Amino acid sequence: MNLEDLNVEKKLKIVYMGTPEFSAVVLKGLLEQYDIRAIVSQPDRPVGRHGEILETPVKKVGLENTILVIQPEKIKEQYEEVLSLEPDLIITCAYGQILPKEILEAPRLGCINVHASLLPKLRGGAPIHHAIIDGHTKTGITIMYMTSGMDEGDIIAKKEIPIEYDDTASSLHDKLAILGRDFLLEVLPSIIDGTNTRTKQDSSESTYAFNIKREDEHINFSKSKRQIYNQIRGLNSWPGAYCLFEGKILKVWASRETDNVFNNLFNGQITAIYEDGFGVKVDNGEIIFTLVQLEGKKKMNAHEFINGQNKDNIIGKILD
RNA sequence: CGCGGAGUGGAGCAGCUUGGUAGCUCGUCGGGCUCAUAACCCGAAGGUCGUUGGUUCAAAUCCAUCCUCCGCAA
Repeated sequence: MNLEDLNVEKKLKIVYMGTPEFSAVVLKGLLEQYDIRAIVSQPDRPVGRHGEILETPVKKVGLENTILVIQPEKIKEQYEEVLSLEPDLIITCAYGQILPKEILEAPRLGCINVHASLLPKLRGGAPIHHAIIDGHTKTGITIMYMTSGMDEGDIIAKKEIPIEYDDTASSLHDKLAILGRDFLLEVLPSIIDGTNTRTKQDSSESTYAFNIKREDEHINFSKSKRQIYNQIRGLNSWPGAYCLFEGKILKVWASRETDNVFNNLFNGQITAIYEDGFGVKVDNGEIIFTLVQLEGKKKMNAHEFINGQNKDNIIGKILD
């Protein structure tokens, strides 16, 4: 046996579990400094109009680095293969399934999770979207031990960043992915040598950020302009906020607030046409839609959208 | 073969049902008006109407085919 084999023997056995792009960014960073024994990701699923089966972003990274990728349909029942790897540490990040007790208790160093919020705030699957939709001005990354509850485990470390006024879910996603990647690498050594801290979550302070439902995407014009502005940017670039225009779905991808007041109009009524779009009356004023997409059409500047409409009766039309 | 919408001058659309010299809102270029303007007025350029084939005296328009884009559902 040569020296190299000895080193391999001594190396930590890490299993990484994750699925979407966010998780792939974190994984890539991890791979620069650590060996990953295996990757667990959600099964490939049909995506898009033609039902093409797409590999998950995390799986792609795994294959590019010739790492074993496991994709159990239900990890709750199919955990034997993971256990057989005898992991010392399991790192999860946006995996998408609840881990069974058998896995949680297996690794010597435990199961840790990289979560995109400042726990106990925004537990759940869509913390980035909800941070913006709920009007938060800061968010961050929490690295924590996992338990059977959703994002309820003890906190190892947190790092916060501000949410800018013009951040979108997409821009914040990218910032947090990088932060998550770097912060994990920063904290990981203490977890491996056991010098990390461990703080219980104050569950009385907890809030939840469940996955976005269809109704969360529908704009309610009786809300304030700031709430609607936040909803629109919080759902950009996926899945998008929408309202109804002549019974058709009109997605709204970008907007801006104004100081105009229209007390004589109904909420949802189109107020005026502007250089960059058209205004809509909302509860406490006006918001201008600047980038929209009618169903069946591509995204377009709101002004271009107006160009294709009959301008004589566009003002005063009511959106729902 | 999951459901549906759409491809028309640089952009967004109308026209297609009831075939017959391509229109609207913008943009661009030139000119005018104005202290000024994302305002207004006058004028101009720019399209083989997604592909291929068919029907017809005649096709953006009817039929078939293929390509591309998009909403929903999963």
